[in-house]
Amino acid sequence: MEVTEVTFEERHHAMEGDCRKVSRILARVGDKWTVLVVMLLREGPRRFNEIKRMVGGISQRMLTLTLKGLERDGMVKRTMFPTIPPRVDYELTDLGRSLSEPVMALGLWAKAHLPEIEAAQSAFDARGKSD
Amino acid sequence: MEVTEVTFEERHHAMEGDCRKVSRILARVGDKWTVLVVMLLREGPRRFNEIKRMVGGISQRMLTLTLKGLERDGMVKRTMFPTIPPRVDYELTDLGRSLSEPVMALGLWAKAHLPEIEAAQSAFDARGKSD
DNA sequence: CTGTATCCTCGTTGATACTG
DNA sequence: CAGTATCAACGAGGATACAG
Repeated sequence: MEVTEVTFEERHHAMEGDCRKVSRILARVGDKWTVLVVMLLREGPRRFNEIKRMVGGISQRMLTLTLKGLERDGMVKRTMFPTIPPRVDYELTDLGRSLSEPVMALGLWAKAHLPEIEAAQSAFDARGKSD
Repeated sequence: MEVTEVTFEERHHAMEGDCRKVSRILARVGDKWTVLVVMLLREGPRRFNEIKRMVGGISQRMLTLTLKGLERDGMVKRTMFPTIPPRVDYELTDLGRSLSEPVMALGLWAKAHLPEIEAAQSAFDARGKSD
């Protein structure tokens, strides 16, 4: 063949389909509550209001949506006990636990580099003011 | 209160300060364009419109905001050449390259588990319809 | 207790036009 | 080329009330 060199554009184009999908997953990881809930559930199964209290600041609506999203993605298993009053347990699936590993790694990175980042932000903001 | 046992709530409360900050960083990772730009810049320095073309679908405004955010966080270094027409290069800093590692890991996880996730979604959606 | 339904607000995004 | 400014549209998220 003529051109054996693979350019970035070509490789990027080849990955584009996956990239979009991967981006969607990353978006879920980045949303306001999902990670907090997943990290919480690493400790073990929890009930709805238990999670709500532990997260703190999340509305009923948002917790419902977050959990439903996680359940749909196969990250969380929902178990309902038809008692009065009703009781629902949420727990991580194997997939969810598996996800929590790289997420944890990212979290640890963020925590470790927090000082660097905040320093960079301060420097940037200070530079902006003096200009 | 009387109880001396250290509950999850208390441990969680102790970490809350960091958690919020870490969440903010995770949110940046999860936003629509940041990851794509960072992954692109792993290849080397790029110019503004070069990035714009390669990402594809991003507006001028959003690219500006994304790059400025990354610069503020110390992930990206901006170099301006005062030529006519002006030329600006963006490249990852060591911090940015460092970030790209756990992000890459997460991306690979997402890619590897895409089938599982999509299967879970289909199953969930199908179950919803039949009810 | 565990949700669902509704409304409303605010921030994010995108399109467009303009500047150095 | 590399942005900034402005405006319009949209969606995420919270508050509240209600249901099973």
